[in-house]
Amino acid sequence: MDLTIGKVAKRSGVAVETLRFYERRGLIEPRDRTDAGYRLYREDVLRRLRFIRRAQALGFSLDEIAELLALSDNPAESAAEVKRLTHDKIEDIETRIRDLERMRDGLAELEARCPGHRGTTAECPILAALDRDDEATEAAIPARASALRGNRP
Amino acid sequence: MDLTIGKVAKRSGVAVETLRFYERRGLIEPRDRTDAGYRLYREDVLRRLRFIRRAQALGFSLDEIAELLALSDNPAESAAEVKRLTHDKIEDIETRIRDLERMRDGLAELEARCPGHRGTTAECPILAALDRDDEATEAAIPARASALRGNRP
DNA sequence: CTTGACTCTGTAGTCGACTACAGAGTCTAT
DNA sequence: ATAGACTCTGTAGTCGACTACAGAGTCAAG
Repeated sequence: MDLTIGKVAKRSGVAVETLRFYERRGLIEPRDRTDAGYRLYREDVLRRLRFIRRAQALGFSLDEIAELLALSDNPAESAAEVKRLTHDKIEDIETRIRDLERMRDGLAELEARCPGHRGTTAECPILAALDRDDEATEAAIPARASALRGNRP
Repeated sequence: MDLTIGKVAKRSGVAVETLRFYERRGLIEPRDRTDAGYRLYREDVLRRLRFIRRAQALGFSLDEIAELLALSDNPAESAAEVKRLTHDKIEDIETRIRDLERMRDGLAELEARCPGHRGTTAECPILAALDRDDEATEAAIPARASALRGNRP
């Protein structure tokens, strides 16, 4: 009835090493161990892993997911807390989107200035813009893109 | 006339350790060394560091910046190569934007379903969506957000 | 009864862009 | 002459989310 770690890996698509890693991070735990020390999981863990996968796809970090799981495991906790986490994450993501948009606009601006395929880098307006000292080109480059940390490799 | 590493750090806003790190990465190099082994830089290096800072703000990695600098240092190189790098980077950034937008939309959807501050997590629709097994909620969650690597901590 | 697949712990490596020492030598101002 | 600031090399640590061993023990099939 119970699943060994390999079975869980196969059925969840999460690697064995990753499952042990999640355990160290406090995200999952085996129901029990065999005499030999083998981990035994309830089928239940598959739902939990799906929860983790989904939350990751929504941009939550493992620490944040641990928090969500703790709230979920404890049904007496406040739902407002979950909403707050969700809302913070939305703002976080929107900041990152804005930073990336500024980057893209800066690059698109430079690309538009570039005449095309012929010629050497000596007359390349893109390199010139990165190098030059005037203010018109400076304006095309975003000041400092902060909060760009992506949480998935 | 030449600058020691500390002066370069002060005038560029780039930390001393980071300058040595950039040297190991092949981005900058001192013009010479003193008898004691102290690095000596031309003022020139400040422009190069500004180039690096700007390219970073546009989302280029240090490896990519090294490439841009190599092209820039060698004016006989093809300008098309620079345009290609720029174009690739734009596409890269747009992929990341789209991934983040999908995340944001998924989260916003969940947030909208949440009634508000009262209640416990037992009846929290956000947690339920992460946990549940039906397809309507599944649809609200982006499949797999790839290419989310941000290159700045 | 042995082969091969599986599991265990514990530690270390990966990626990117730094940051932080330790321990030694050097330079400047008083 | 000495304090304090500066610099050198080399190595290791940080963050997040894994991934990859090494070396030992366990289990199921033929």
